[in-house]
Amino acid sequence: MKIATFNINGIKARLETFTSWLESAQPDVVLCQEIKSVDEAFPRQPIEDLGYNVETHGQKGFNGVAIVSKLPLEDISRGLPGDDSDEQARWIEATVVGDHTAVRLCGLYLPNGNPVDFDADGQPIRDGKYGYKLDWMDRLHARAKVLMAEEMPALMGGDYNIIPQSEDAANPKAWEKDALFLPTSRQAFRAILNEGFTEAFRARTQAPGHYSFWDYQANSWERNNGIRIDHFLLTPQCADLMTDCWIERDVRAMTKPSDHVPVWIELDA
DNA sequence: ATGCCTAATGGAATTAGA
Repeated sequence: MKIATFNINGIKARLETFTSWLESAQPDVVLCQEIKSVDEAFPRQPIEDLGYNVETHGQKGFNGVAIVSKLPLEDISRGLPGDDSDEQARWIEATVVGDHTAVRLCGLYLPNGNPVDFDADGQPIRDGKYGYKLDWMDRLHARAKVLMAEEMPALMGGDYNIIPQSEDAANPKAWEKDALFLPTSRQAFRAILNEGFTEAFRARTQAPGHYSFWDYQANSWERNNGIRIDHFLLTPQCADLMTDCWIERDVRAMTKPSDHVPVWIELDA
């Protein structure tokens, strides 16, 4: 079972890029982020015509997540638990059944968190957009603990907006005061990992220089000024099924590309 | 230090991304 996570940066602007990628790459499942569309406006038909089921959790203008799958999607759940007042569409779950076992799939678009305000001691202040990011990560942690306790194959994949280590940025110095790389952000990410999750890509290699995002600005792609912020976290039961994990770098060179590329895992499920 | 570029909204300039 080949599963990809892909921040597509607007499904309506990216439809041709996305469908041509689907046709050639043939993923079994795609966790999509930043669909930037309400559910009713999501262009389901051209994707369904390629043999995929579509489940969306959209909102107007920004954010929005979806799951696109050749396999039937069961027990759909929309929205990250823990705050009924949160109106941002950043979380969707579904179960797929493979040849051997069922896998619970969680697709997520973690808040960016910039800009960050700092106090007189240079410490980040937990308010505004950065406060929302950390609060959202606390809720993610809570959901992750429940998944872990269920002792089933499950994964959380998506745009985490977290640069886990210096090795995950071409120019880590430039990100020191950024919500994606602040120690408090990385600590919150590690706290989730430390529940017992496997970060799929780092289970394959410790090598630096592997990125999943290159800014549209300042010729970042041409200069390979990238960061690795799209991740898969696996429960132990899911990690046992993993046969491979890789980043499909070349997608960034397609016509009208997203600023992110797909990250893949293969499961013997 | 800031903007660079792109998408959505709404029908121009602003918000948001990272």
